[in-house]
Amino acid sequence: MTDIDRKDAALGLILELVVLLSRDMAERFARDGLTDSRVHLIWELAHRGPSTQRALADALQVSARNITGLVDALVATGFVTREPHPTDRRATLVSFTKKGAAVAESLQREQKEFAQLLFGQMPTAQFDCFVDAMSAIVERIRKEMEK
Amino acid sequence: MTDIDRKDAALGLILELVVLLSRDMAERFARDGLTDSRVHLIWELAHRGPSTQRALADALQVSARNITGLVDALVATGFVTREPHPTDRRATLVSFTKKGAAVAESLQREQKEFAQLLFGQMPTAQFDCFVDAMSAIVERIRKEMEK
DNA sequence: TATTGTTATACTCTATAACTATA
DNA sequence: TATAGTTATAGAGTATAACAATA
Repeated sequence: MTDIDRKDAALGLILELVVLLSRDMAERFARDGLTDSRVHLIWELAHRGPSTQRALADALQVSARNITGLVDALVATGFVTREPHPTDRRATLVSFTKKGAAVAESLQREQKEFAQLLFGQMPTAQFDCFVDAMSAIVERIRKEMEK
Repeated sequence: MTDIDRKDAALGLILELVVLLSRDMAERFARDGLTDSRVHLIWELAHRGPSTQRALADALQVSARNITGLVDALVATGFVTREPHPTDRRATLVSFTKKGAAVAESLQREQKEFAQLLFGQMPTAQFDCFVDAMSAIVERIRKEMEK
């Protein structure tokens, strides 16, 4: 096996991980009646607190129209509410309902549990090395995308 | 920073990588007028050779209907053709056009280049450790999903 | 004038169900 | 009877463009 093949295989592992993780998360989200995109919005909302749709569109890097649709769906299914913005009458503030806040919390808790599942039994040295390598990779992709 | 937080952060790195890679690949594919799903089909076709739609549906784990749509689109844009199956008159064989074969080849070549970009300057010890850790993680997710 | 969010329209991916042709 | 693929229908995510209300 050449050096190039070994690196190609390593990238293959990463791509496989992407596929597996995406599937696993989608299944998990479906249990709450949620999709990837809606969870992404919920995640952002949990980290930013009540936000205008404009802020969410910028954070998720999607169109304003798209946010309208996602918020419509999340309002209809009881995860968030639209409230008038206190000072800007053009804008709306998206906030969690009780149900939405509870789901956001359990998503965060389950992410920690999942991290424990993945890394809990990994030797410290391997974990440290993995984190360093991963950081380097993320860094390199970031630079590549700036071009 | 607690141990749990460090593991959570490491999972965060993985999830960030998923987002970055997905975006980077989508941009790359758009240059050829392709989408993720269509590239996925092309990739499978490159590895299996001319295939029935049924075989592609099983490989991609999507519905037969979905394959009809993807093949329609790839035929319309000149990447693949539908040929009659030599022995089963119900089935069609999907094969590359010249354009499709060329794109498949350049995708494979570029994947190797990308692997080189990610790992080319990484010290051998770190690369080896990364591959081991990654294998362990993929293995663990696989087991988790079987439940 | 610029910005926020909506309506109008359209494309892609995805699914299930009913159906045709063939095995 | 079972299988390969299509038509019919539907829902989700995404985008651009035109528009209303407000800043």
